[in-house]
Amino acid sequence: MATMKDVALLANVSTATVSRTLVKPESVSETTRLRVEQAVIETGYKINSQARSLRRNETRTVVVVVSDIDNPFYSEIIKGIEQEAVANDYLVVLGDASQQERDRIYSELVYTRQADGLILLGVPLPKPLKAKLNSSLPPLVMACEYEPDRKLPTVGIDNRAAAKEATEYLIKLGHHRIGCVTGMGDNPLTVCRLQGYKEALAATNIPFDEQLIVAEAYNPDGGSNAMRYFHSLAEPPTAIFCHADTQAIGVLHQARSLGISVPEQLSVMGFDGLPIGSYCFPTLTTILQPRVELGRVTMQSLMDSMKGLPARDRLLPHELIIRGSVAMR
Amino acid sequence: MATMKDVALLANVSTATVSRTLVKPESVSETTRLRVEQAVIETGYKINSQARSLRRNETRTVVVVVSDIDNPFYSEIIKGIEQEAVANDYLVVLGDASQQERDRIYSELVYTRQADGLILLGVPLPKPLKAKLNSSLPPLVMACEYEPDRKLPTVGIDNRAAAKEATEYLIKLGHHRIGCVTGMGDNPLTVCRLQGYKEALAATNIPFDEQLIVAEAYNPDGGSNAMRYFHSLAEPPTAIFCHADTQAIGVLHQARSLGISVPEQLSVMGFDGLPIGSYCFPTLTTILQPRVELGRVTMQSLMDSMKGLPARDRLLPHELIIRGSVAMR
DNA sequence: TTGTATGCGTTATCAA
DNA sequence: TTGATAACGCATACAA
Repeated sequence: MATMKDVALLANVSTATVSRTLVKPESVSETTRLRVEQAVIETGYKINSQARSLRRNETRTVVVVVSDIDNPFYSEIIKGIEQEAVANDYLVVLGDASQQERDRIYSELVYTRQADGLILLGVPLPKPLKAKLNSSLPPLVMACEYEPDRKLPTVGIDNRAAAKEATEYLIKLGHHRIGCVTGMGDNPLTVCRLQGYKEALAATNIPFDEQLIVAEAYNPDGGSNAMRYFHSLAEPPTAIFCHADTQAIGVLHQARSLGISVPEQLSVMGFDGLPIGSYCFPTLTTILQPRVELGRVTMQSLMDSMKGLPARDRLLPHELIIRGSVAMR
Repeated sequence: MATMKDVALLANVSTATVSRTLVKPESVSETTRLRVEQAVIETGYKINSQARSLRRNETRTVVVVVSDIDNPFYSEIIKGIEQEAVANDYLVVLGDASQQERDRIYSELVYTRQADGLILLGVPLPKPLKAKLNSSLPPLVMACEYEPDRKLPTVGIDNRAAAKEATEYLIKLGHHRIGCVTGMGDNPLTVCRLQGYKEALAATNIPFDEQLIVAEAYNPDGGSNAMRYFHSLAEPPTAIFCHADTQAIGVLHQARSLGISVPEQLSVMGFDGLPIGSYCFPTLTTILQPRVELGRVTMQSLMDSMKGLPARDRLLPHELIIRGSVAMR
């Protein structure tokens, strides 16, 4: 494998000149540049990124820690991140945090100098970083999830407003008993979206009923569970608002199994706007999150942060997508 | 940021001893080890991976180039790769090749010393590597795709046998006119699976009809297109075998739009065994590929290759999953 | 415009 | 068992 030394030898210049030619071509003379460029081709020289990074003290790599790579919601976000990263000469290391300890492993890469910054995708702040909250955190952006404790730079949509809009739409169509399937645990998304749901109810004087709220995982099984629960109620809801399309898919499936027809007997509203929603039966009414754009903006935000600029929150627009799973009561 | 020097100073030893303590603790005396370990904690020292890699001339990083990260088929494979990688102290860089030039960019990482090996996931051999086919390729494994030209180490299922099995199942249920939705272009998977399809027909003396073969992208739109095409035929098929579940989803959707009920009027068979298949309407009969295991084995194979061991092909078992989208003719 | 020399942080060799 | 030293490949300060 050729090094700069080989190139320098062939071009009859010093390695310093080779380096300059590659980094700042306008700082060397025309003839030297051509000679070096020729030598680079002839030797098949490729730069050793390790050495360059060590010297420059930067890696031009960012880590994306995603809560579950298998969740289709994230794949397009990752695509957006990747697009923006490559366009700016960054590399993306992808960490799946669905396994124990992975968030820790991946967030440490910043400290072992394998990455310059960190993106958390639906992942709470990992423990080792939590300890440093007060002192100095590495460049870091959270996407699609708000850290409840402290204020960390975040990119996402206005979840409260979006949930309110979704609920309002159901109310407008005559629904008063609206089931709500949230995420699990102390997920900040749950809090925001639940608040929007409550606000919509309150604005129309519909009493809030704790029985109509159920926490489930963001996947079809979670939706199935929720549907079974709602069905067991003395007075089941006439509409269900899921905090994720993946849950809505499970609701649709389970409703079918129970012989409940959607949207005739039950309206189902999703959240996220996954492509698969257009292929569900019935097609899924939902809130669209601009996922690719979310990814791009997240990466931009991180690059700002890595440049030392103050990272600010970014709120992107959402959109109510009306399809076939919601109907008049 | 603390370096070995800081640790050495605090522990009153040389940096060489610090290095030894970290790499080969049994090679230093008990007391030194304890002193060094203490100093590591006190300084908050983290190793600089760049420097280590430069010195050791290895990165412990592998690149996974995936044809489209948005295709759910790959996400579990990636998960398997990641599991095996982390378990063996490797890092995974993920490259999405759905954009122009990306396969080139990512495969070059091996040459710029940012990765030790390469996994191609549904991606043909990138150009820069094709040029070196005869000479020395870097450690490389292809997953779920066979390189037609040359023999490269590959991990996957027996696509021919699996397709044959799927087709035989349809034939057994009385179907004679079986549509086949393949992948696009000169995809090697298309060739293998089409061959299995043909073999099954031939074994039962069903004549092969070119009209019943249609090439489409591995996504729902591809399936929709195919369904429309089959519907336009003078004598449409009574069953459709899709080379991907994602296509089958589009077929199901389009059939619904056309008022064709599945499986009563039309049987639909998928391929891959994606989780979503259990939530389709009707639930999808399909061929299960052991995706996580495929990922693990692929990574194992690559690690063999990086150790200099001869990489051998690996064939993993598939399974026919009978659900609700296929019925007797 | 170019070359010399030095250092980035680590590890391997060699000698003590 | 330990330390001094050199080297991995590159980029920069400084001198020429």
